[in-house]
Amino acid sequence: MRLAEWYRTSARDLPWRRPEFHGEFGAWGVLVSEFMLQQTPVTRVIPHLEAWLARWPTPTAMSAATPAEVVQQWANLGYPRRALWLHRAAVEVVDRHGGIVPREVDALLALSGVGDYTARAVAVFSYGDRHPVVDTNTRRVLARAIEGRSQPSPPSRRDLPLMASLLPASRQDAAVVNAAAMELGATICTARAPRCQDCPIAIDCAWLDAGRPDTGDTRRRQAAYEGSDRQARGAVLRALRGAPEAAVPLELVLADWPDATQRDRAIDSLIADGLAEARDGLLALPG
DNA sequence: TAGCCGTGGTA
DNA sequence: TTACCAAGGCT
Repeated sequence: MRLAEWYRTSARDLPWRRPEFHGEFGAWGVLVSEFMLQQTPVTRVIPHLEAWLARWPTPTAMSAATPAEVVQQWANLGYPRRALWLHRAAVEVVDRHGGIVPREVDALLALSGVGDYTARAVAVFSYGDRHPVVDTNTRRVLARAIEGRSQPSPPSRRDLPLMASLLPASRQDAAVVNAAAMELGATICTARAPRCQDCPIAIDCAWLDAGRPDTGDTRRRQAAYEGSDRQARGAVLRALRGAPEAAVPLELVLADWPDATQRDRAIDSLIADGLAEARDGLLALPG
């Protein structure tokens, strides 16, 4: 099919698509990359991924690290609880699977921080099995090409069966179609300015055929970041990461933050999440 | 289940 | 400048 052919000639050369990456890090490398790629752009992930795998090349190596070390190494990738979940998942892989990232979707889904997308991405892109992999790019491609909508609906239980119905029979071809749908959404069928003139499936696209109508947008909007608790939490963690011994006297944490109530709420919630801990009058990354 | 959770690039 | 957007998942 045209989509698969396009992928084979036009896909970006990304680290986790290289055979030597799979040879060196196996499913662990794919799992780490997928954690980092959750809501974080490819270009920001690549250098962090390489540093992470150089330090912790296996689940067993990762499982021996402390939470403070993983949060520090996560640096400014954002959503730092992903670092804790990845660490927890590594421990679970060691405890439950002998240090080998499992192949079965159900076993993958049982790991911390692994949901429908990440579980199937590992099973398909590392182990080569046949499952539908649906991310935000794929949902947008399907919404346009099949439903004729300008933007996808929020994630739905129907997404997986729909993608499954489009996969070719062979495992290898199915994996390529999964990857190609994501790649098309990431590079051609983008959210803002889709390049339909370069699209390999333009002739089959319901949305293009209808004249690219604006069908409205039912996606959930992201809450404002400026002035949010998220911003305060981010500022606290940045201060801890940058401090000697990753610890700051409690009364000096965000001492000049404009909203003291919000600052204290941020500190308390970070402690509750296991991303910080208070000891001896200090706030520190979790030991 | 709808809200919440970081960070930085882009238009 | 403000708002959108980015290989999601948890509660």
